[in-house]
Amino acid sequence: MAYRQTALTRKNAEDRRDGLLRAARALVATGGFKAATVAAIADRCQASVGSVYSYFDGRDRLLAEVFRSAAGHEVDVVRAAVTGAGHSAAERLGALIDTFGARALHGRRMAWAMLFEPAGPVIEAERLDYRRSYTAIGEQIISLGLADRQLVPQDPGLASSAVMGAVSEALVGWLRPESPEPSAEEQTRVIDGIREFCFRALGVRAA
Amino acid sequence: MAYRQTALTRKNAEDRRDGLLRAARALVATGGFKAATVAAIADRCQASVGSVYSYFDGRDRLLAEVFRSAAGHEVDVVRAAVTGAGHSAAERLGALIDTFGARALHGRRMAWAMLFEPAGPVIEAERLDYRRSYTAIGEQIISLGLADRQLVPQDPGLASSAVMGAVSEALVGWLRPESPEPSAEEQTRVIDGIREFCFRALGVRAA
DNA sequence: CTGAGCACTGAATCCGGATTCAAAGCTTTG
DNA sequence: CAAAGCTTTGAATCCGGATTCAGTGCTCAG
Repeated sequence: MAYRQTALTRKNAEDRRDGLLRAARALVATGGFKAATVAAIADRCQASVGSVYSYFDGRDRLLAEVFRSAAGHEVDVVRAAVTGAGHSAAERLGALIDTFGARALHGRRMAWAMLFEPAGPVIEAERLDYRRSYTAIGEQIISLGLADRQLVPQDPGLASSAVMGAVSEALVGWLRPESPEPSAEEQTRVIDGIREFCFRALGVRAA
Repeated sequence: MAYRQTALTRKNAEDRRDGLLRAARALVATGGFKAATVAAIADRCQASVGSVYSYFDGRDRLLAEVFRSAAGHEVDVVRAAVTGAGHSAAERLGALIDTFGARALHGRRMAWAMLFEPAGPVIEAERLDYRRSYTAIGEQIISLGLADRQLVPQDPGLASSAVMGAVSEALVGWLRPESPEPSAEEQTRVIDGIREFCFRALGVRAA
């Protein structure tokens, strides 16, 4: 079952690699990086521990790839939401916060893993990039908003970091694995609250 | 040199325990929790690895104690600053942010370890408490400020978390071990920026 | 002076994974 | 059908610390 003609072998190899990535991703989404041991990943594909190493340069690389692709996707979605959200700084920042917040609250465990779970240096480096992507989006929105005085004068870099921090910290209580799933009302209350907090902080004119 | 009369033995034991705590603390302040291995801690006291275990229930407990005492002290200092800072919400919040920020930027490595360094579950639990202490202080200030309309209506718990997040995230860039020491001007610029951000967010009336 | 009682010592051991690699399974080619 | 060339396998090995504990040193009461 595992071996086809050589013509198909390449495809097969890609499938297998992909399967490992998906397995790892599923494990992370379920139990965080901690749960994605090489053995667990292999198991989930009916593969052997050793074979993992013929597709990846070790666990860290594999998980980094999982992180990267998940992060890339998240950032893309948020960026799309921002782009499709009208031209005022308020609309764009609102889209950023709402989209980010709502998605985090839906894939709670995954979001927690990506944003907060203690992990080794390799993941930590990916995480830094990931957070920076959001900060960069925010910074751009703020800079533009500053240009035509939609916002109160301020350092856009600092403000964007602070926004990201405010959003993360307000969410983390709900994302922690041991905390209970928030009800729909709670979710909107939190996100609305954060949005308003950030709008005030940035001095968004008009509502 | 290590053994006195029994009358003094108790004191001696306390000294030794204390020495280990101090050694651990120094190591954390220098290289983070990661650097505070049992061997390193013991070394620094001319003690043996084994002896550590006659004073503590294992590394985690020892480090948790280090964390707790450092955290307790930090929180005390901040609380004192807040208390001694006049009665307006603005003054108090300003004191909270300034004190916390300035202290973090001075003991950068220690602050980073306590606020951000990835670590095991025991430290993580302590950290949660630590952060909550600050959030509680902030929440109290905000609640009071809300009562006599010094602040815009908002959920004080959420707002306080968001403030803590904004402050942390704005600082973390400067706290990371690999980032360079910020100049005095940079320090005040960051802290001033954060304070203003938070004041706006909370809707502090008057400046 | 002696041995009972503590505290100290650090080499040996344990632990939880990650990583390796010789052996074994398929497939294709000649 | 046999050999060559791949992938796969998973038990053995490695790794970085934490933890243990039999042996040793010191003090003091008797």
